[in-house]
Amino acid sequence: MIRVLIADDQRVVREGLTMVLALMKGFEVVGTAADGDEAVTLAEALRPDVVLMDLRMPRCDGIEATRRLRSEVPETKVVVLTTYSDDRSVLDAFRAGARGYLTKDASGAQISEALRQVLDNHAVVDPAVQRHLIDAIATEPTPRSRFPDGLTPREAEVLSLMAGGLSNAEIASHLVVSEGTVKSHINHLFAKIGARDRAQAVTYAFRQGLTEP
Amino acid sequence: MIRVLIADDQRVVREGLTMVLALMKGFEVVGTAADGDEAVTLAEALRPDVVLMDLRMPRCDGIEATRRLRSEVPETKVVVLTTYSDDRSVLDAFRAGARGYLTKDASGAQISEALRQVLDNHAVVDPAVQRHLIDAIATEPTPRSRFPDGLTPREAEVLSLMAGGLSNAEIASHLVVSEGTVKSHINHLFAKIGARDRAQAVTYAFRQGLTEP
DNA sequence: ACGCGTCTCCACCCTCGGGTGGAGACGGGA
DNA sequence: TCCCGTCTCCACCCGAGGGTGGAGACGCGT
Repeated sequence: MIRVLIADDQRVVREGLTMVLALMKGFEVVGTAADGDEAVTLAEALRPDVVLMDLRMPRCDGIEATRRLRSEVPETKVVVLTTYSDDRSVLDAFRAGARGYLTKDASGAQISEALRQVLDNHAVVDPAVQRHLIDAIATEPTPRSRFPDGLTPREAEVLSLMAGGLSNAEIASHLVVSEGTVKSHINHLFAKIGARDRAQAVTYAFRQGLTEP
Repeated sequence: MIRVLIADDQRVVREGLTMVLALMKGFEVVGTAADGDEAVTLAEALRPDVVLMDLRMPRCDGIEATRRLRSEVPETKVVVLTTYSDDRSVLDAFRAGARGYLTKDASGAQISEALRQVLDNHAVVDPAVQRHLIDAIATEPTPRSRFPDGLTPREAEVLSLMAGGLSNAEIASHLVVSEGTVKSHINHLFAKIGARDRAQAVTYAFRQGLTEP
């Protein structure tokens, strides 16, 4: 028996889904929530196998609720079931920890099949949103590589410390060299990367992926 | 007639795929390539509708080839067909611009169906790799949201210009206010975000996602 | 042996950035 | 009505940061 929690702000949807799942063998709707907060609270109490989560909800949206569920009730899986399927939503949902993404065009059979798949540790993406997902991935910035331009390892090191918010004096003591040396490295690397001051250098460091957010 | 280019370093795979597609109605294999370089060169000459791309190839791997195809021959779509389905490969492939990802367990029917789907502007993900894709998305760092702490819109604006590498004077003229005002905003926002100097502030801006890499 | 690049250090200069402590104007909420 | 937050501006101070022009030591490749 698969224990399901339904989170959706519209009553008709909650009741409709409850009906649909009642018809399917092997499902039990253990609770319904009308907003994200309630979804999290109920999930903590009821420990369902899976939460069918709408995205657009008052108080705390589905993305946020999913994120919180990930940390509060990690055993419970989340399947998003929503009307919207724009690029951002899809990506955000999976980033937040959802394991499935369905639209409200899905049939009862598709939903129940998706739930089974997810509990079987698969991921489920509605074919209709597949494309959005791939688009979103393709257009997102690719994390950068190695260290670029003519930067020497030492200079890159100084740069990354600088991006960490250290002053010249702090960098110096961190590297156990004089502050003069640090300034020297800094002037060299400024020239190489075309920076005028540390702010620009830090920006460069992030864009090049030398520093992890 | 769908015109296909096959890129794989193993001869048996190239010939096997050619056979399989020959059996399917509506496909024509217009060429085969044994490495990424050749794939790009042939695609430029033959302008196929789609490239079936292996990932592991000598000289220039499938990811790199896909990336180059995106910019050189944008009309040609890329479908990855490979043995490996680890998290990174999948994500990298889509980032590079692939529209489909199949494993070599796929049947001829599945492959041909996938090609049709992709040419119909859908994205195709082999169910077996679906999970890797979602995992990879979930474990990647999430770009941050709105603007946080007690930052006023104006302060956030100043911060983001600062992160863009502008000096106080430049920020001032950009916002059409005096430099003193900019300093004032800056001092306020430093206090709010706990920064000591602009380097730390820029770092903060990136980590909070106020500035796009 | 020689040259090259990197890392280290020094001294000097001066600007820009950061800190302090104000103050006036506007708008919205209590 | 008054208060509070935001945005604007000012004056003054000072030190860290950025720019210049060196120089010596080490390691590496030719």
